[in-house]
Amino acid sequence: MENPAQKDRQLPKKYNPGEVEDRIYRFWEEGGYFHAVPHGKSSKDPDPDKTPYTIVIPPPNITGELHMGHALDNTLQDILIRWRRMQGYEALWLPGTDHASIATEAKIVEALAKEGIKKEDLGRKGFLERAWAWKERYGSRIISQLKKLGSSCDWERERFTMDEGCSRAVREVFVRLYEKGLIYRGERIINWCTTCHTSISDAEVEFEETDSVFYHLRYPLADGSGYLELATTRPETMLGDTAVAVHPDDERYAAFVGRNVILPIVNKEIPVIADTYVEMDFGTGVVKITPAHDTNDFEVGLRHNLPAVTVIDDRGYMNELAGKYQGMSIMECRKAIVKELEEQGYLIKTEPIRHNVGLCYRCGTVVEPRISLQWFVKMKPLAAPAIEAVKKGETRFVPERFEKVYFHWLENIKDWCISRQLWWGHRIPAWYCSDCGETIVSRKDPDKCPKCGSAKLAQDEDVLDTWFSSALWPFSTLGWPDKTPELEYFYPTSTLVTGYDIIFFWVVRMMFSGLEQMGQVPFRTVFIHGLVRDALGRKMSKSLGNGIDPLEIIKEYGADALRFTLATGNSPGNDMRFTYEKVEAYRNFANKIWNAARFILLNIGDSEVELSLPDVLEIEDKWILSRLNSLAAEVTENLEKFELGIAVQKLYDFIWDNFCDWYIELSKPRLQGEKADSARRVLVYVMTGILKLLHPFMPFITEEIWQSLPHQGETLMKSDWPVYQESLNFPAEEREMERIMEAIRAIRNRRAEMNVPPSRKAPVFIETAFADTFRRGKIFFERLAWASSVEIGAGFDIDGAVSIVTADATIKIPMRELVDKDAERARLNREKENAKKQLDSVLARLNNPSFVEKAPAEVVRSAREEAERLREKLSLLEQSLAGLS
RNA sequence: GGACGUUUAGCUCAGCUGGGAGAGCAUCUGCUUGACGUGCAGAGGGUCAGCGGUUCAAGUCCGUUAACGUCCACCA
Repeated sequence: MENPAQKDRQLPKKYNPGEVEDRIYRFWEEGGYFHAVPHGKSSKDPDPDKTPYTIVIPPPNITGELHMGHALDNTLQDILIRWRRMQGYEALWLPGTDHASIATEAKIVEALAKEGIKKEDLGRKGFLERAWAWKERYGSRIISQLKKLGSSCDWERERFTMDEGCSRAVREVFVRLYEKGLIYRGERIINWCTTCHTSISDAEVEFEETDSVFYHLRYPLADGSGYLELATTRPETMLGDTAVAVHPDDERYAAFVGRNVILPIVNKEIPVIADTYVEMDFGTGVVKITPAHDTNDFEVGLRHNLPAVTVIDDRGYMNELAGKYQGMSIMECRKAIVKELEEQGYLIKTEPIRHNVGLCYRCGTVVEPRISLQWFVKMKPLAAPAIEAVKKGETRFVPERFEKVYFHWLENIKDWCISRQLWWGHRIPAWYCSDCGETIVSRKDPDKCPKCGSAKLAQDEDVLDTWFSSALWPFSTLGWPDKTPELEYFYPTSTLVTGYDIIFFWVVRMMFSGLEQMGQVPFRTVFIHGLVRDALGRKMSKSLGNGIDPLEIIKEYGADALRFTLATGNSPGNDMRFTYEKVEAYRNFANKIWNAARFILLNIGDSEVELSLPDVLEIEDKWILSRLNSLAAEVTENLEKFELGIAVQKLYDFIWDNFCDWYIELSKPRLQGEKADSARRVLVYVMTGILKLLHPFMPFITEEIWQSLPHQGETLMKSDWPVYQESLNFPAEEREMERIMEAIRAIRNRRAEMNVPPSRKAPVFIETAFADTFRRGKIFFERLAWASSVEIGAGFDIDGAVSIVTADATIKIPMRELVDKDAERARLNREKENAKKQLDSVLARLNNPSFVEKAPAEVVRSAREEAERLREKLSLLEQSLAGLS
């Protein structure tokens, strides 16, 4: 590949992400660097032992635009995949999109409505044509948006939940489960959305606390001996009541059980039954039972063999069994019925009540429980292995606490309603024979009934829940049901990255599907993240209009700044707030690195720079190399623990503080002298190390800089991840540099307190027990502590000097005109008091026998050292005070 | 009703397996130091929600209370 960066080694003063990002992304894509292949199959494989690292993308819906949730999710995935790729894994990030059955269909219906067309006008075939056109248009849009983020997906392997392969997998799974008796069709009470006009699963119902009215009704006893009082929030369903229930232990009503009451208005006799489902102390302790329109009542109905009378139709209107109320909407009917009950004296009273109402998670319509003929997956047998696998640690959650949520859901799971009365989706592969009534479920479309031979077959009209196909994603995308090399090599996948909000929808379903079909968990680790909220902590939503468009942020601040923002300042599983201040801070950080690179390039000029380290290293070289070495270890360690935020923080601190504020400054005087060459080599070496460690987080700017610097190889994204090397560990030099840096900081501090401008340079006299160290660091004082000269010795007697005391040295700076002896004395005394207090506290610990006895030797030793340092400092302070008078 | 999370500097949040509190932003003071003012050098600011316990040692572990938040359940 052509090196895409500027050739002239001159970078502009400000980093301009807009100019860089698209170019770099194209370079990667054209280079084929995102592509991953199975290893170990062929003898010609140059790298047969390469270990796979696999992530399958949570496929974004083709309805959607990239939002902050996607940006977070995909940033985390890209960080992991880029890091593992650099570590030498065969890293596959498999991308794709989801057909999102119900959501997409709703969008298309909405678009059609604007043209004044109903989907029925188009017919199934015509509608599906529109849907595929939609998919072509919006499916590619979201993909291009993912690219803007820098996602290093293997686009050659892009999949779609309704493409041929995935559809084949869906059909195969359906047939297998059916043949095993794990998929069945039956009349059950299900959640019905009267707007989407389809069934939805339990997971798709959202509950919301709602203010409502509790109507107390009077149901007269059939024998005229009195009445029972009961309460309901849904009086219109009384038209479908087939019993009244009380608790079997409720003495108040024991005498009524087995007798009949007359259903008001309908004037029908219905029995009084006893069932433990009734709560004695809620309401009046009497419940009307409407098996056709309430989930619990349905269960009661089954236990007591009650008939179910459906009075509401699939559009939310009263049907013919509702008598004169037929044709009214639920709310209209409620009003009318309450009026009539009141007129006839059946309404005792009303009271306000706050209770939960189930809403459709797509459109927010109140969900109607409804009896209907649907397809279900029998969950108990599938849930058990999924629970077991996590208990055995075959899959683990990060953070671990989400395992509890996972277990709770699976342990209480009910059968999964998978049929949807929609057109966009995988059509259920079931046919019904209109002659003998046989149901045929098969891998191939049947042309005649296997039982009676009739050709009058009709395919089930429904499609599958969109999550049915998503559940197969980790293996359907790798070629299953065929035994492809990809499937063998990349499955089970390594890490699944997703938000806690779709654990139920997706994670559990992938788990049991993977275990059932593949016999192995679909992924080793589930890395859960939280939600991105707005600056006020509110969920970003369309209706609130508080959403922040990631693409706008990328345009203004750059993808790297956005990624850094999302990767930092938050711990796994927790929500985070998005603020412009944060992105701005990381935009500044990117610019900081950019300018560090500029500095290096400026100093390289035309000279050739060796990529290896020089043979002779200075103290500051060893210090920064040693720090970089530990940084590599720390970043790696935290990535392994999925503590991306901590890894980011360490990188940030090292780059800004150690490298830019110290090492680069320290290198400046050297770059003017004989040791310039070795300085350049160390600068390039450290910068390269930084770029590597930072690359997973900020891929664009790091690649751009890397290409500009002297380098080896084609692309940073394929370079080796830095590993800790014992040969680069220099603890002694680190300590020495610390002494020097402490002294420099102390001088700066004093000068700032006295408001001495940098332009006012002054000689510095250092008295220290570490003369060698300070001699090596002499030049740094001139540069970083504005010293006009540096002398290291003992017993300097300077009249009117400022004394600065560290644990290792006393520094004297003659600034007679600025020194007020009394103030100086007071300050030194303050410092003395301070040091004394600290010393006392350390001594208190050391004088405690149980501390010395029980604390680890390491801790005791460092306490002793601390005490020693403080004693030293105290004595130096004493001397300075004595010298003052 | 059950489970979980959060509570640390003015604001937003880190602080991993207990060893003596950090960052960014904001505030204040200096700075035309030849990479960067999207910058440099400094400063101020915290009884780590309350209470109790374990420990030589607690922001960190245990218990408890409170406030806020989330999920599950669904008492009609």
